[in-house]
Amino acid sequence: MSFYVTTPIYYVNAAPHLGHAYSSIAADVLARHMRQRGEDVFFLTGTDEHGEPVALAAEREGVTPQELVDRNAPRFIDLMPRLNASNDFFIRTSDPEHEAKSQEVLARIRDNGYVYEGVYEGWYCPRCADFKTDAEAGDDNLCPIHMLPLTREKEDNYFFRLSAFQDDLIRLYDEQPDFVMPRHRYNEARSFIESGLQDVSLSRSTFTWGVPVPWDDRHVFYVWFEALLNYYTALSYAKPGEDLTDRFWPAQCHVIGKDILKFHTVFWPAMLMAAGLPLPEHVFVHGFLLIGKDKMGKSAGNAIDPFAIMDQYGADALRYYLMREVSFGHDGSVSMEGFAARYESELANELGNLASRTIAMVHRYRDGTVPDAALDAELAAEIDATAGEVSALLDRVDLSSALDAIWQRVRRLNRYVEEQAPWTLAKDAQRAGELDTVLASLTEGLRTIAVLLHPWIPHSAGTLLHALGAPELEFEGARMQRGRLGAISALEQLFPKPQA
RNA sequence: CGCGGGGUGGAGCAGUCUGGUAGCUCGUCGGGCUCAUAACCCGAAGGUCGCGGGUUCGAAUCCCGCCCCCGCUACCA
Repeated sequence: MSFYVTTPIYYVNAAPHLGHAYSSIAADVLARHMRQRGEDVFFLTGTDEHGEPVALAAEREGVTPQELVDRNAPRFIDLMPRLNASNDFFIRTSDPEHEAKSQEVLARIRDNGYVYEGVYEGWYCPRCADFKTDAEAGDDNLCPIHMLPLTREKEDNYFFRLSAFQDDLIRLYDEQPDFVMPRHRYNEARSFIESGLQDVSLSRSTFTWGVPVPWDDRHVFYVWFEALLNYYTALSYAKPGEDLTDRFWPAQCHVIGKDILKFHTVFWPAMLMAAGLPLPEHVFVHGFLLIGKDKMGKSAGNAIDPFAIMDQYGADALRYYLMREVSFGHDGSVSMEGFAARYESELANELGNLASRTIAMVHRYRDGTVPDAALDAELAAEIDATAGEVSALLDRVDLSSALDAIWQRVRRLNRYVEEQAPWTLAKDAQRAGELDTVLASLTEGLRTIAVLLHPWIPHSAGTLLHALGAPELEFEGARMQRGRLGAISALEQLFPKPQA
């Protein structure tokens, strides 16, 4: 089975921040997990590079828009390996292939009768160089930003007949209740559709930084329509010499943030319907990371800097923290204090120390070789149940519950050590067999957990598996098996604590 | 105004769809252990699950009303 997962494409105007890291990490967890299960995975991310904000920023800086995006895109491209994200391709919407392919699809939408020429009329602020909604204009018709009088302006536009898809969208939501996840986002999107859809303008003629409208070169496409198509166009040229579209389209899962819900759950399926293309299976909408109670952003600054965390603690620590701290699909608060607490108590003390004590005992009591002994059946039953839970939860994109299910087993193994007290068994030669069972069960349990943790903390899981002499990541290997391990090597501290 | 979300022991959260002894982490208090990154484990205290009605043998969970907080209300990406 193929599994195609995407992140949003990130707008190049801003610098990469925690929110970008969050989306990318979540998608990467899914991609890595599905690869473990042997699925044919394609993981896409990229940058959104067109539109007026880029054009204006370039103008301010005295460079061309292309020069501006060429300068900024690498910051996002470089973010991925920093996060240890395993994307298979990085699309830039200024790629000529994307431009050509998106023109092709949009022309088909027009050929199918869903585009018409019209006039967009609205309140315009000359300072913003932008239209305002009626709500923004208010009763006094002042720009809410500049407090200047707005003028009534008209602009010739092409329109997309979004209103024609209201019934089809409702049918989609009826027939595919997990098209939008989680449920509360489904409700939100659905009620938006039910409240009535208006046609939307599809093109702009007041600036030129965009994909030209192929049937009218005075216009460029409104960015969103062309940008959404990235998920589809990328497949046609991501792999030189091979078109992956048939292999991976439609996508299984678009991971997005709640700020772009409407575009992905309403505009996007309508566009695909208009173009006669199959629809993605799921759009998963995650929440916002909050700094304290405030929305993350300019005012709050980067109170939690993903780059600083990765510099000091590594990408795994950031990945783990973000996936662990915030229930996936909801908003949640993050902070340096919270990060430090989880890093120390969970990564260092619970997991890191579990690995240390386990491996140390094998060296101390059995010269570094895991005994080929029967496994503790009760423990094995508990550990072996994890893989099924994890895959079922990840099928529902419940990243938080899946990680929690694994973490319960980390704690279970620490409890097992206390229950069995191998240091007591070691003092009694009569009980050597029991000690063999305990050590074999512990190391094999640890290996299983490491395989399961790979999507979240790929680097650390790999380090641990190598120390155990069993680097295989296959999901089928995520159950305990006698005699799998032999000689094991020493283990560096997986999660060293910072100097006090 | 409309729509969506939230209100659960000191803090942060899960559980609400598919009613059935209120759960997790942190913190506090007490105890155990010594393999380990001064790590680990056990126990205890602490909640009328926002408020008021209703349905039910039984409601955090379903229904109605109300209060408070947040977001969205469409062409900025």
